[in-house]
Amino acid sequence: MKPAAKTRKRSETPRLNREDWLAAAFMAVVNGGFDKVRVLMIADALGVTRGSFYWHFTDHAELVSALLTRWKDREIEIDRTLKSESTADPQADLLHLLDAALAHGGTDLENIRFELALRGLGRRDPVVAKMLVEVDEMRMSLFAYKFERLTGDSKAAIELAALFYLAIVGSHQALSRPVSPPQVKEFLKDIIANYLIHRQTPARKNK
Amino acid sequence: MKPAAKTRKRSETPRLNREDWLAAAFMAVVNGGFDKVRVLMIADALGVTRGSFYWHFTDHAELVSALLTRWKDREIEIDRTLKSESTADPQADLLHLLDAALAHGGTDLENIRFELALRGLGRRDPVVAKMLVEVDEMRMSLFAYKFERLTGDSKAAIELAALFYLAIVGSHQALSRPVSPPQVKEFLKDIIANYLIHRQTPARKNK
DNA sequence: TGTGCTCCGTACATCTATGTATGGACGGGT
DNA sequence: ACCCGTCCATACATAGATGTACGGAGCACA
Repeated sequence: MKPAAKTRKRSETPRLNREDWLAAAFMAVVNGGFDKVRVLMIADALGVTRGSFYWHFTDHAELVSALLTRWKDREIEIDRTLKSESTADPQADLLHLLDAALAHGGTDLENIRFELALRGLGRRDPVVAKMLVEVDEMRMSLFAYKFERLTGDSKAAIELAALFYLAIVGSHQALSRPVSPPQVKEFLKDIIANYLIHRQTPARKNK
Repeated sequence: MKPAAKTRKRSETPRLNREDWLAAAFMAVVNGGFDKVRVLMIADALGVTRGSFYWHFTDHAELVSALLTRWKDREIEIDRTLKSESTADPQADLLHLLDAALAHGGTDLENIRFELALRGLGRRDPVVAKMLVEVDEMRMSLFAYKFERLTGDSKAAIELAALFYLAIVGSHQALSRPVSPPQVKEFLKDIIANYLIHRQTPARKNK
């Protein structure tokens, strides 16, 4: 029935890592959510039995827990490098941040699906919910900083950052229609150009 | 351990309906997602055994299927009544729509959680995904209509409708922080007042 | 060659879930 | 009083998932 992960001989691939298991569990979350993170299926996908799992992990709970910290560490790292990338032009800065936040394609789609599954888990696990709040605040503060550089208004910057960030999260959710990811980026840019920039330089051009 | 649904005598409550089972399954989705829709747990929550379930339903799949059509029928009905509620003032009309879309409290929180779980299911079930696309397009066209009445620009109306609708979906996702639901409504109204209305009546008041 | 460590397979116990078969409780109508 | 339709309980078979115990293959290294 299923391709069964290509029955391979033991000598072809080296023994598995803890990271191998984490990567496979990550894909399980991407495809089926955290409820589909089952040791049996992941072991089958890896081409081994569960004996391997209980060597690298004590428990099923530890696998999930390791998956969570792995995600948060990466998000913190992404935020750190995003902060370091800054130019003199506030508008180009904001557009660059949008590019990074909406860069669909490659492994990003997997990350988006993982994060959505994570939010699903956060709705019934307070620990996960807390982690998500921290990451959301981290990202939104970055957006707010960029918007404040653009508009100069602190209160408006916070509102716009929230609006845009929530729209991005929503676009992940409504993936991939009614608005496909490239479209989202385009009209967010349009809105910045049409509404925010014009307001920044009030009534210079009427039409 | 768990309250176990208050062991009651048979005479206290009448026999169960199909709708009773659907309502209980709905709550199971709200709390744990579609993966937690298990006949055993719902039967326990209802205070009966699974014998009742297999009388009203043939299958576990039929329960989920009935839950889906139940949801879509309600959404179509909501959209219909929302379309009928229209006033002469375009701005008041839009704000009223925002109120309806963001009316958190009461049973709305359950509906939001159900819909989020549904989107999670839609990520691995094409049939559900198609249903979600249809409802999303239905809602967004309503938003776009209201925005077009307000701004007069068709292209801008579609963009703004997408932005706002996606922000609303995102706010459900990021529930309930970093921005709590009442805050979302407030700053969406603020943005309408500050950016859209001002643009509609250009440069009449500068400060 | 042999010894020890790393990694994995196998077998067993346990739990939970679905689906089916069957019988029984209950109430309404005649 | 009887029957019958509705609704539910019980018991059984089956499947899949988690842990645990134990053993063994394979490799590095002396």
